[in-house]
Amino acid sequence: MKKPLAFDIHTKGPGLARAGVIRTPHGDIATPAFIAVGTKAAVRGLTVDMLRDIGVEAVLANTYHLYMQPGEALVRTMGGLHEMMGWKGPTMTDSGGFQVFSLGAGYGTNVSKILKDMTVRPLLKERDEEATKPRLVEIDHDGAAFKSPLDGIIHYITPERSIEIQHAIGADIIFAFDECTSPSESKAYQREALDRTHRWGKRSLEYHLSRPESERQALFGIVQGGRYEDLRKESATAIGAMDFDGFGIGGSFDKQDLHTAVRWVNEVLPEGKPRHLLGIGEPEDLFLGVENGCDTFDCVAPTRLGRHGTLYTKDGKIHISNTKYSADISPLDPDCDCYACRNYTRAYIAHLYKSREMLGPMLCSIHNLYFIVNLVKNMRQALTDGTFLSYKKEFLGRYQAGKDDLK
RNA sequence: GCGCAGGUGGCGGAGUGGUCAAUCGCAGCAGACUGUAAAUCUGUCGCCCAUUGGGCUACGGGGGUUCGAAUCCCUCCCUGCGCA
Repeated sequence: MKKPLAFDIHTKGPGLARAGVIRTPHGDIATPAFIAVGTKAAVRGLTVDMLRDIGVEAVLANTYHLYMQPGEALVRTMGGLHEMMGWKGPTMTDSGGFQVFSLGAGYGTNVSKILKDMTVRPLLKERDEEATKPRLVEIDHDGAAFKSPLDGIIHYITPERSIEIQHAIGADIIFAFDECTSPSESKAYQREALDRTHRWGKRSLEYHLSRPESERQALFGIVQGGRYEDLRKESATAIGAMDFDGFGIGGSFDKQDLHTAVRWVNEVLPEGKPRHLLGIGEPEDLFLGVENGCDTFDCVAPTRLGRHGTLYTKDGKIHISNTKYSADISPLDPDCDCYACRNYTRAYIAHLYKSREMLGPMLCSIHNLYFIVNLVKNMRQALTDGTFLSYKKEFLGRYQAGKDDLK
């Protein structure tokens, strides 16, 4: 059968790192690469021309959101994801598995999938107690029932249904339906959810392979297991043994040992297939992800932070709305070549942001996306040049020294 | 000039004798954000110390009543509307 995806590795090391190329029906992705998040078939605030100028190679949209609105039938009517959004390059769709967390256990809480403080591990006491909290998701053996925040209607998503929707949407790379768990869940619950994710992975794969779309679209299986070494390795073994075209690494992590969890997984996964680290995108995490064997990444941080006025610079993050930038006529980042930095000052962008001109969040999104996309491109170049570790040391040394206010 | 309605923190606007340094919104200031419930959310927001807490000055100016006033009375100033 014709393969929808090819992956060539041309450089290996240090560590588990590799540089290569993923070939899709809509073009190549030079890896490692940062994929822009365009949940609703749009990277918020940016046109596809801007994405191209930034250097974005691929876009990741979301099954749940496009299913809810406008519905996969209309996506198909509009010619599929690429045609609809005018993006000619590679695309991915997440399966909706993350929404099992964000609209379920994460709904109405401030629990992030990244646990930042090792000393505080707010394990959920009892699932029953938590059930009184309003959630938009109920999980069972076969799938998840989502209550639409749009109209309150219950939508039941099974692995087969998720894949069917993703076939209609038509991205080059699609993901198995999984359960992303909260980091505050007990190990017993992580265990139970992991078994579910594995069953759902198998069902996603079987359904996918039964359909003609599997010749055009690649399916990635998703590894879970939370923060537990045994669960992570077990998951990588189980998912890695299935005939997926590549893998996603998902779920909750401890900020401090995210790289450890990633290494556990990538030491087990088959080397020749691409690995996507789902939803990770802070600079320090990207270095660790690359060094520990991940090929692609996506994250909402660049665009969300940009819209909210936080900007990446080589000297750490800054808040453009802070008073000290109101008369600062230097660029956002003096060493940046993005459109915003080439043309505008901090003072002007601060003014746009404070006066709520939509150009402000747009320029900030452009800058942040450029910063992160090119950071990973630079990592790729450094891998090729054999200078990855020195590049990492140099970049993080300056970034974490944070001349600016934030770290 | 007469009549009526008003003058509250940067702005708008509550409060109409004690629990008021004064609801709330905006602006301001600071923070958060990792497979997008997110152009969102949180905190702060008279002044001075302080960890809880304490002190000071305040509701147009001045004067009264009262144990106690942003709230009641007198007076002056100012603003809006109406009539001359």
